[in-house]
Amino acid sequence: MNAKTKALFEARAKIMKALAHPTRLFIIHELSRKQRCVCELTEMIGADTSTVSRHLSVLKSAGIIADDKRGVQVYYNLRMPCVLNFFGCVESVIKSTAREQMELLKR
Amino acid sequence: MNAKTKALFEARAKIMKALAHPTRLFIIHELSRKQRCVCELTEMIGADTSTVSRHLSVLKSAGIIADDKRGVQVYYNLRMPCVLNFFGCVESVIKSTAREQMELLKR
DNA sequence: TGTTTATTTGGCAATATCGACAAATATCTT
DNA sequence: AAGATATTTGTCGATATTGCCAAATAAACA
Repeated sequence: MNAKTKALFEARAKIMKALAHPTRLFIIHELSRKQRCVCELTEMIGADTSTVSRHLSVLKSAGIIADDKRGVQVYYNLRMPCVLNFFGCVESVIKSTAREQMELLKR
Repeated sequence: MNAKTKALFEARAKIMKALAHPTRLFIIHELSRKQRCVCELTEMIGADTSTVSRHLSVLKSAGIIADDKRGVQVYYNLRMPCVLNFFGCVESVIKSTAREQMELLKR
């Protein structure tokens, strides 16, 4: 595997890593409905504000969301709605795995 | 956020985590072309066999790939080709971020 | 049966991620 | 300027991930 190929997959992995956390997936889901400020998301998630802010910064630096400062508040919005298309596939993986587990139990 | 919602996003995150590593993304890419045995993938990746085997086991337990034992060798194949559809979106995130960086440099 | 080859698994050190607290920063208000 | 509110950042302990080596397992074959 040459350096260029390696760089490509590393760049992709960086985005995937940003998506690989339940809280961040929730944030994406919520931002797909409407933009939200940190305090609103913190309220919904029920973690420390600093924790939520860190998750937002991970998503932002991956280029998935963008921020919009309004006075004291910072509103975040989904910059790459195409990520949502993926969840159908993820869901099918989950379902298929679950179905398989069931089959194994039947015996 | 209730327990059910939380479980949904945790299940999704588990799949995303499996996809969040450059070597595993390479494996998926390679398996999308044709099925491969561990030794072939090891050769291409240039890591220890045990390392490659571990990556394969992560992908398998997430339900993304499946194995097919043939004598001493184990061939792996892509069970969820829909994951490939996502990379177009990932690519657009990468490009868009890169473009933005360029704009910043122009000033 | 003993040997060879392919793969998996146990264990360990290095590194990365996570979540919370405290402190810093920024904006608005008085 | 001082206070209040929203957010970010520094730090740290806990936990998870990664990659390699060595050892275990499994199948094919002499």
